[in-house]
Amino acid sequence: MSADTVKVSRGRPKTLNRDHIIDVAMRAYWQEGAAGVSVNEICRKANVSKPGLYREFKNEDGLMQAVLVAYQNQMLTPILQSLTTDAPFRQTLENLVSFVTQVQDNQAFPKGCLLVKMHESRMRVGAATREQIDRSHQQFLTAYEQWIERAKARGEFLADLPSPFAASYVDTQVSSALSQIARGEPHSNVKKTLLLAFSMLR
Amino acid sequence: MSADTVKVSRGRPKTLNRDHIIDVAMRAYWQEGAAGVSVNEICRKANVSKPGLYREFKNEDGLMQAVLVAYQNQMLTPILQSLTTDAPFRQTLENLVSFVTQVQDNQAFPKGCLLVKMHESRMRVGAATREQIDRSHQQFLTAYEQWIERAKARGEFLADLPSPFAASYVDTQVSSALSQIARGEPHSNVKKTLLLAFSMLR
DNA sequence: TTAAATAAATACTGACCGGTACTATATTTA
DNA sequence: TAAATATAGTACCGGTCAGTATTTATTTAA
Repeated sequence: MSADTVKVSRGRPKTLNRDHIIDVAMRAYWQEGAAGVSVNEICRKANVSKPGLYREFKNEDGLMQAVLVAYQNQMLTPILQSLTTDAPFRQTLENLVSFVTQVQDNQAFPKGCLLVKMHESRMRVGAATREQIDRSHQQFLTAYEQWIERAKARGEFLADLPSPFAASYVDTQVSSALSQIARGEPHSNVKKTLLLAFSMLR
Repeated sequence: MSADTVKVSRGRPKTLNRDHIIDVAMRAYWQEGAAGVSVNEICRKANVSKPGLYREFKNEDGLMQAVLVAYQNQMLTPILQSLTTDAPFRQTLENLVSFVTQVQDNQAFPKGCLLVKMHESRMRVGAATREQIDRSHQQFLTAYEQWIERAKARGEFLADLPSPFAASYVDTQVSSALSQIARGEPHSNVKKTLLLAFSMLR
């Protein structure tokens, strides 16, 4: 297998740091919203020339998509996995609530969720980015639904709701909470709101 | 009284139609989001010169604020008033849900709510606009709270929730629903979500 | 040593942005 | 009729945008 192409490439060696650019762009989009950040700004912040960035990502849409894929891998996959455990339903639900309302205490990350912000501005991004948004969103809906299905099978979810609708409801509430947090509302209030909105799910 | 200043103004008579500009701008902001519409576009759509618009509204911030004031008067005041009736709590609540999920069937208006959209992009508008957003939002919180207080006094609201928090919860759910509608989600789904979120308020 | 290949960055394009200097036009008052 | 006053709109300002043509630098292969 050619798993290791042992660096027999011709031409001038690449010095552009793709991961660094993605990291810089992710923080900028996450903080300011995708629509509020220009390619020029990202080039300045990442200390990379504009043609360099365009060579690597093709265009702004390609950069946004790459950022979203990285965000999915770095930030979302762990949450999706936490929905596949067989812990009691209410415990996983409380973990979800705590996660949503506590992640932002970590000053290392911007407030809120990049995916939620991008989903809100779905109509103002390029096609590739929009498709990536929809893929990531669909993964959450599916994960919520399977999680609820398993809880029903264990008799821990008695509310008379179709699983797809219950999943959509959870998604709506979590997204709304993450929007509030991004807007700077107090965590305690957001948490109380989420707990009330989930109070009938048992 | 000088209620009719009988047009004794000097200088060239004004032909600029302030209300028309506000109307055009309102539809544009409402449809595309305030951040997605330029002053240039509004001038073109309203068929007004740019210096004319700037003379009337001072700057972009002034135009947005004027639009929001007009939106409040035309679209929001009726809803606020419907919260001051002494109809049964659940009936007013159902009216609210129906209003949120049906207004957009009217093809005469863009989907969703201009105030909700502007509140979401609160950090990307000028100071005057932001203050107007906050004023309008506060009016809703106060109206919800007094509505709930009156329902409690009549024994129609038994849930053990402080009125300010219950008001905030209603506001959050209504705003979330209007965001979903603006994004094009099916009304039936949004309505079911709202009804479930409000199911414990009685 | 030279040609081919690859990547680097400077400096540009045309479009659009928010905002305004300036001048032309229409009215009232003296 | 002339001055004063107020509004109209053209044509511009400096700046930023997404994207690229072009040239220079660095490597491998012949």
